[in-house]
Amino acid sequence: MERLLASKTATMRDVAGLARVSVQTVSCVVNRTGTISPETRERVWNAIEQLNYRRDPIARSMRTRQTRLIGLLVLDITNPVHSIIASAVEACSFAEDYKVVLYNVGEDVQREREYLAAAAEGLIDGLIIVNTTDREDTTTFLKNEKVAAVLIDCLATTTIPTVAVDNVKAAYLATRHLIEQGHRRITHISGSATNLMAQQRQQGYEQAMADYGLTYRKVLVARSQQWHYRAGYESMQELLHDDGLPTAIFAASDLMAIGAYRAIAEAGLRVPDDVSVVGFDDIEAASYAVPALTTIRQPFAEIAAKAVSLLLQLIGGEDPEITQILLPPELIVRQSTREV
Amino acid sequence: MERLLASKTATMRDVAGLARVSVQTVSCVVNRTGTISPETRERVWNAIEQLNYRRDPIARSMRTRQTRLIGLLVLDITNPVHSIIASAVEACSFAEDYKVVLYNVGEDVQREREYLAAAAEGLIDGLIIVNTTDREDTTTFLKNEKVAAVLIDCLATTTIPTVAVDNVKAAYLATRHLIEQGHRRITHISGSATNLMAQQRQQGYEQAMADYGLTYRKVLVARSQQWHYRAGYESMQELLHDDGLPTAIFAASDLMAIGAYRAIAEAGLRVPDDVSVVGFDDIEAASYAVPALTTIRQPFAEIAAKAVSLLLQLIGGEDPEITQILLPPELIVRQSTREV
DNA sequence: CTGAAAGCGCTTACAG
DNA sequence: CTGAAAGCGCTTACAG
Repeated sequence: MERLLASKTATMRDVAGLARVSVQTVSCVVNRTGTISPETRERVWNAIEQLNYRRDPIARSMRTRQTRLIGLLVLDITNPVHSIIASAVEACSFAEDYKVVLYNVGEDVQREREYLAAAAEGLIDGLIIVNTTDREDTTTFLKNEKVAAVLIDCLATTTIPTVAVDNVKAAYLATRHLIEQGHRRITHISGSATNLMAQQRQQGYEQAMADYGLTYRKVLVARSQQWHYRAGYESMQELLHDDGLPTAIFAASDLMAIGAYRAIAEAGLRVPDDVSVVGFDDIEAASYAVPALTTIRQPFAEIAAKAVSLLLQLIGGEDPEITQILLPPELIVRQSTREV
Repeated sequence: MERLLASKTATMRDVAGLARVSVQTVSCVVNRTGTISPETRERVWNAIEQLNYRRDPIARSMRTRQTRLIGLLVLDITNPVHSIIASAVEACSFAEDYKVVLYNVGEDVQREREYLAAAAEGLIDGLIIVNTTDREDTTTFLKNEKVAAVLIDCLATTTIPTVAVDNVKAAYLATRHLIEQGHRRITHISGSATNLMAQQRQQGYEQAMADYGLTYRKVLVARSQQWHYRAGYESMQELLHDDGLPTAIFAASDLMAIGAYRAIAEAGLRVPDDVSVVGFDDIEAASYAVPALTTIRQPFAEIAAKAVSLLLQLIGGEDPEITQILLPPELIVRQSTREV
């Protein structure tokens, strides 16, 4: 207690006292509002420097009723896709003088609930949700509690603004690429049974197969560790134990594609000689894999930028016109696919 | 403005009014402090539910002078090492009812400065710094501003608590493993010229070489993208253009090792047949690489747990006895190294 | 077991 | 161009 008092930092009052002005003059100087004469301003800045004064953000928030804090609720920050988005969201927020509080859900659904509740308390001005389990009650909760929120890679809902890559089209591009290379037996390794992104990617795959008159369909669904190496590895192993190995794999994430690489190598087979592989995301690992992975590029920076911009509009009380943003994917052809 | 007023949420006063008690009774009920009769408590809880009241964390912080917010200043959240640490720090903090605000520096040193200043403002109760550029002035600043801080993978300083793996020992283990397999010409690919972690790893390499009477020394230093794929890739390319290719590589990060894999493959060579490779970190990518990467395992969960625990002690005004924590590394032997 | 009062450090109308 | 006052929503002694 004594220690705390001893290390007590200067307040606006202290500055005002030293500069011989009122606190609101100090406030005006600090916030560059109002009209303060150059001499007074000078005196105030000197006092600020002398006392090493810093404006207390909590007191400020208390008064302004905004914290300039954005919540970022991600499924799993150790997933490169999410950390790239987190990095981009953080950069955009920083540019707008907002800070990011990180809510990492992990595989623990309870955590999501608690964080959602915390978000409603008012610590944050708004929330960006990335690819967490999409449940209707989440969106209902956000609506009821009136928390400004934007969804990235989540449940499509018309009540809450959403940003994502066009997953159906992306998966279509990936599958078509394989078909055009002459592949007929193409298996899809899906990221999750319940995740909407996964469902849309599967849909794109099936649509492409149908459009080209291919009746073969095989979809393996990860049982553990959504989108991760292990999911791709295990699915591929399963496939290898089957009789008829496909000539190509379309994995719903780069991580899963690389997991599949490993299972393929362990079986003594080679990519793309024995089986072609296409991934999804175009994270850095894709271009450094051997062979370099053909994949779908997601415009992460743009996704994050749109989400932040949308959220800031919401926070500002605006009603954004376009709230369902679908960004175009891009097929990146590398060395993991070949003509058959 | 009208809208905001209309959506105004309930305060303690409202609850007190409805429950016909004073605000401090509500406060006691909400915080489970003091002694409140069961009937009163019941009445208060009912009112809380009815009004959907949530305690305002800002007002609370204003009064208690603590925010229960921890700052996490990382060099680069897209680096798996950092995202793993971030994930673990977040989990530990969550368990202690602290939330994490993410400060991502990137390659922009200016960002670090601004975030450091923000940390001193009092938004956060304490700061964990992960592997940012180690400069004396940072520690001086933290000391002067009296911000509770713990360093992970940073500058060793006696003034601020530090947690890291024993890098010298770890690098020694990695190098010795190669030496014991008969390698004599072992090149080290370093993560950075200025980063202390990188320096210590280099030191461990050199020490092992010296201890075994090997005079060969070759250290390549990444010029861009600290610790990343590209750094390892470029260094390895450089090496391949040289005359005498070493028989083994010790890379200071798994990402760089995998980057080296790619350069090796592009040169038509194979791991470990033509060159053995050891990494550092044991991120998931290491075990899924082909061939699976021999590496040094860092105890990430423990590192994060110790850091959070240390920080919480600091925040609580305690003076932790042991402030320089060095955790033991573990050599994980996989398929990327072979006897020669 | 419960209430009245002060105050955390700011900002925001408003007055002069 | 500058100051006096109210108040944001809590918690913390203190009184009863």
